[in-house]
Amino acid sequence: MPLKNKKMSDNNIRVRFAPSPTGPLHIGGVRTALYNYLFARKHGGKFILRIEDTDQTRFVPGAQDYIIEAFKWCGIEFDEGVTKGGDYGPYTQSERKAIYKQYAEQLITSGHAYYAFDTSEELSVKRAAFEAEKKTFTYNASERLNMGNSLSLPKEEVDQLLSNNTPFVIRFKMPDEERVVMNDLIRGKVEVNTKVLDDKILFKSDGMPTYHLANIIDDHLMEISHVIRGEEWLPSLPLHVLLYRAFGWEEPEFAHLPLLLKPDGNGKLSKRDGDRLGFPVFPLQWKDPKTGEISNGYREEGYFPEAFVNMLALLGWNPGDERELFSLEELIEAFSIERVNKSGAKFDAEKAKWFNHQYLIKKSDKELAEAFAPILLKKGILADKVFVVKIVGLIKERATFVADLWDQSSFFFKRPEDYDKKAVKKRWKAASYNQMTELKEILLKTEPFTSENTEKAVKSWIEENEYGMGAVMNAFRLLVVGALKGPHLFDIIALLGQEETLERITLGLQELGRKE
RNA sequence: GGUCCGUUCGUCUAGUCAGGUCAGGACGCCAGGUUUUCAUCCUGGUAACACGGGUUCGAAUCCCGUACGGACUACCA
Repeated sequence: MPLKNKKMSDNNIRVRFAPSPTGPLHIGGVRTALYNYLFARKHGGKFILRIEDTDQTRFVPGAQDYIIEAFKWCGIEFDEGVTKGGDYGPYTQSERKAIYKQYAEQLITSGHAYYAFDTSEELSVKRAAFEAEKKTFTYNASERLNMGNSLSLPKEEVDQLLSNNTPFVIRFKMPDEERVVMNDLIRGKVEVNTKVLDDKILFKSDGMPTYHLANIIDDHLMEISHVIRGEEWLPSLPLHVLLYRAFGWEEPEFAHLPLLLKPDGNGKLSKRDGDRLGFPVFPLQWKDPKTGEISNGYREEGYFPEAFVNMLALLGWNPGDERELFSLEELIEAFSIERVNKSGAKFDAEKAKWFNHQYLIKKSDKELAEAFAPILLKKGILADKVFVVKIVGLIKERATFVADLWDQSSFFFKRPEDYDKKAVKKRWKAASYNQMTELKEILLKTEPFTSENTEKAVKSWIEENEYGMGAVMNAFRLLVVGALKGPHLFDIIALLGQEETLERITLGLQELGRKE
């Protein structure tokens, strides 16, 4: 088992989710956060939210609030972080700016990093030149001496450049040829030779650190024990490990999560896939502040947060037995990082709906009726609460979303405005008019007007007269519902009441008339 | 191109670490049943170890190779 590190056994489990506020959080990000959260809770540790906004050019207003609101909706709680506080703050990297500079300089002093003065333009010219010769330019031991930096330039010139306030970056001095052996909790041993790695920029000319530097420093300072993040970070792992070693810091455990893939074809799930295939890619609706473009969210689509979280948790992880329905508490109990899959998972919108259906039918009739109330109100329907609760109980098995409740129950609230044409053709026969007229008399005499009583009375009347059960019941349903659908008919009329049922039959008789 | 990661039914996956039941479950799909209708529900069915070598009495499982897929390859995270 890879999880034998002492950090697993003590109470110092600290994990973080560190998004950058560049837009809405997509469901892959939510899942990463969820796994971090489950891991922290499982081990009695802390879960931290840190905002990585070192790229000032990509800042999007509202993104941070969106992220926080999304987690609130999901029921994922942070112990420390932005808006929450804690002993390791500040939790926004732009507010930690001063911290990074000194560590970058420390690396220069220790010989693990150096100043570089190459401009972006010079760099792209260099890359283009290499490419023209079918070679790959790598800014590392092989080429760094041919570039403009404090390793290649005379000391006096470097000092001159620095005192002139010439823009510079700080680069990591990647060891020439060294095997770096790393461990990943999900994938096991990963090995790479530093000769294929480059001297990554740690500190940008705008005075901000890059992700690589900031994340190492913050994880160390915040005493993060386990870094659980997306697989897209795996190629950067050697750099990060080397950085810990350069600082002389103990490195955390790492776990790189498999990607969420698009449902059709291959590749990482993206915003576009949602638009294209018609399912949300984001937890909450998002309106782009620049373009005004709206992206759909699970919340707005009608998903229950419990269903959403459950569905997400099972995408890349499973408990090892055949359970599929988990509350957040049960997920915490069952979760283990070793049971996270290695390979990417294609998102399945159909299964997502199935999860929501499961949660919907599990909810009490009362709770569903309350969720249904605003929809009824919007339709201009004022209905008795008890009445709605009973209706919901009859139809909830047929619904995936709360909004479906209306399609399944509108006939309870409104008399048929028209009668399904196909149904009329199939079920409104020559005998129907007289039979329904007789039926009215039977129902008029049935007291009390319960489902059981009416069913008994109607069925024995049918038998006595040797009418066909199917013929009578379908015509009856047609008059009451307006179509051949819906739950047990006697349950429907019991809820509708005697008066309303008789009225609907009368109106239906008028409307459909005698055939022939 | 280079580096790294991955590969079991259409999809999510169990089984792989400690080789040995007709490769199990769920979603979807199909069929049958129940029913006054539709939906649900119940029962059954469909369908997979990427390929090629090797090790072994025996390989989905261990080893090597190939193919395919993905991620990364910015003064973005």
